[in-house]
Amino acid sequence: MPKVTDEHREQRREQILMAAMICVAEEGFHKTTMAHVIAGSGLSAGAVYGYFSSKDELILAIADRSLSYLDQAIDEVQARDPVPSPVEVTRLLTSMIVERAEAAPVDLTRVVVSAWAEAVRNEDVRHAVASRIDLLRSKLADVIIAQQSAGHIDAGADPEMVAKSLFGVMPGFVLQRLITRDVTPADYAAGYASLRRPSGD
Amino acid sequence: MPKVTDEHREQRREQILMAAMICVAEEGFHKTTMAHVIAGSGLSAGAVYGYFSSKDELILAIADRSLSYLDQAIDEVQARDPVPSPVEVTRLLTSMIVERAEAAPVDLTRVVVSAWAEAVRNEDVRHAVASRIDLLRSKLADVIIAQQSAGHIDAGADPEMVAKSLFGVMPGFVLQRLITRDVTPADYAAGYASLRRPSGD
Amino acid sequence: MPKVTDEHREQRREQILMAAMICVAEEGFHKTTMAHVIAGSGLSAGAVYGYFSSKDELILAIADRSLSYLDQAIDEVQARDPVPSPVEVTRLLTSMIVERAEAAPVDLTRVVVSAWAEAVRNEDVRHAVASRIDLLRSKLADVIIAQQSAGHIDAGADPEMVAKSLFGVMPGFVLQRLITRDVTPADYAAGYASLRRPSGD
Amino acid sequence: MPKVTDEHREQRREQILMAAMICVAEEGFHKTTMAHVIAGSGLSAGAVYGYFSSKDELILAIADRSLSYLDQAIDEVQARDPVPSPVEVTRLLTSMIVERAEAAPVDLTRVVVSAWAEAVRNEDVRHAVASRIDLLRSKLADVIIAQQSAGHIDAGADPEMVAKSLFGVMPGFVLQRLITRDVTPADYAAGYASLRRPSGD
DNA sequence: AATGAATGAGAGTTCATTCAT
DNA sequence: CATGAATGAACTCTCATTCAT
Repeated sequence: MPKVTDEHREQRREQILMAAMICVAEEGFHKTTMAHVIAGSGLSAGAVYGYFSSKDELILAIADRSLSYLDQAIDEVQARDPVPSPVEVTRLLTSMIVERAEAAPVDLTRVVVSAWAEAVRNEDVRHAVASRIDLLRSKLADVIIAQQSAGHIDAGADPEMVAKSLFGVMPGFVLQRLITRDVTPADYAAGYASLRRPSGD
Repeated sequence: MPKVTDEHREQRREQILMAAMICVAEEGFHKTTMAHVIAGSGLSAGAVYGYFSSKDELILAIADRSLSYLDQAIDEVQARDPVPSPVEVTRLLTSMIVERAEAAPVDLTRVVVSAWAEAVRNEDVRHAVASRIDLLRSKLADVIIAQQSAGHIDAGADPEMVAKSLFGVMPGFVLQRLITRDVTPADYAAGYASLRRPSGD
Repeated sequence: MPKVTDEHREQRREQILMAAMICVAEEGFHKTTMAHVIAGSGLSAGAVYGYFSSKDELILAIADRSLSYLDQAIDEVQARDPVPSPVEVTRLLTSMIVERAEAAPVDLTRVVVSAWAEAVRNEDVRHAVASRIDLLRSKLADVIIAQQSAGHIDAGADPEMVAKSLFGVMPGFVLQRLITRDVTPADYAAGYASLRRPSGD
Repeated sequence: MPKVTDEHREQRREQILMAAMICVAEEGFHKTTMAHVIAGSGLSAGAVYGYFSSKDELILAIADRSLSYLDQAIDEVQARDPVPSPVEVTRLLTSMIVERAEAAPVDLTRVVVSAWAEAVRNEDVRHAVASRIDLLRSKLADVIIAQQSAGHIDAGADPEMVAKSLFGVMPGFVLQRLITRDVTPADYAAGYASLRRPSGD
């Protein structure tokens, strides 16, 4: 099977990545064995290693991919007109997380939690995850600038700083959804909305 | 049942747990080997297995312990008089997380992230972590009730619901502190403060 | 059977053999992978297997070739007139070994040592190497006969037997040159010259 | 089985080393698998790795050991009184090599050839082998000094240099014994003896 | 004919756990 | 009762070879 098209190669890579993500969603990075990924991908050991030269490289690709899924969600929020309020953004993002998680063959939020844990002990993964988070937060910062123009947010606030806090809402939601299993996007956003005194702070 | 022996046993258990947490903070649960824990504890393999009958049991104990450290932080917040505003609570909790993490021989936030990941794939750990989160949130709910009395928060809001959102602030902070390494308690709380429009929502 | 194609085939075979010898000089037979040989030859896997149907066949060819290089050296000694003395032969052979080793793109003496080791465990290689050694020794025997005529060597000695000893000088030189790296042709020959008592034995 | 005596440990190490040498004598270093060594030693994989932390470490120990066997042979030659002539030394050393090879459960000369080949590509092994050769040659140099006193060798010759040549006799013998299989100690020594013209050089 | 992606058995090594001492 | 040497299944990864294209 020589001289395979780039498209075909990309498809194969995707096939392996998907098989691996299914494993990781179930067992985490370190309880996922290459044998499971290989069996799940329907390829041979050698073939898999032709696309990912080590388990660490595969882990890196999965970590990166698991976070990139949020991109589209944020893009959608950014596209909304008029710009939604912060509470509305919280509700939108958490809803999209739930929708995607339940629609996909893999619950990507489970993979994301593995990626966080791996980022703590593996510098390569940390860099990859940090870059993704940076990107997400900069998109959020754009939304925040729009919100400032719309008068939703104090115009004097630093958008980058606010973006960190806004981004920080998601991990807590993901975690409680997976672990205590008692949060819904609507309630979670409502809770944030209530976190202010009736008038001012 | 000599009293001294029981104390001694407890001390030994603690010794092992500490050695294990140091390992887990560095390498996560699954890259931590029993051999490392054994070496770190200064005991023999057999002795360690006398206190924790399997690695899974040790993991469970560590997961539980890593979350219990937040208890004291919340207790302290609860004890404050007058009751702090939500933004102030956010600042207090994140500051305490940083302080403890930097003072301790182990950065417990690193262990906590491992515990989250493990909770996703291991039902026993999930239950343990869920119970801990429940407890923390109920303490937070008490604070919220006090805040409602003090007029900081809409009196009509469900304290349990608000507690979920308030608790949810911490994972995002912990993660960004460990991964992007660009958040401070003051800025993070300020970001939350800005997340409301100048007047109402 | 087009002539050009045959030449072309021979050229290709040589190309592969050379690439393989470079690998073997560096890593020995069993750490040399077919993938390295294939990459070094600039051909495809399929093409290489068209010329050598297995790694074992390639090893056999390399072992044979590595020893055949000494042929020319001995031919040159044989051509000398008047016939050189035994000590002189030792010096000539060792000098030629060094010269060739340093001139060639591959240090063939490194390959030869691999061939010896392989001959010990692989009957096919042993036969090939034994045949080559036989040939070399018979050429040396011719030189010895000439030396007997010239009065350099006891006329009553069996030339075949003396040839074995004379041939036996070379492995020790090659090995010390590669391993202790502290022998020179001149010193080595001088050492042999000294190995006889001032008068008789 | 805790707190095992050092003697016991040494015995176990020897047990593994012997099993490994048997494998290496048959298959060389790189066709010898750890699984074979493990099976041959009668221990488990883990136990073997408790004594040799990698295959490379085992190879190093075998290479060293295979050469150390010659020590005793040279010691015996050194002990002879009166000091034997160079030709006699050649005969003695080669005889001892044959005797030991045929008496032992492993033909160590087969292992030695593997060690030479490995020394060419592996710096650690090269150093170990070079050190052993150095030691053997310095013992030989002592014998040569005695031979000079006894008038067997030119008193003006450098003993170190002559020792290199004398040492160099052995590899050629070992190789021809294993590969062409047509050399005997007596004939080989006689061949050397003949390598001089009837009177002087 | 030539290619090189794919195969898969088998390599070296690790590590949670046990149990003879 | 404590010890730590021993176990062995399971892990990640390699590589000689094939064969669909």
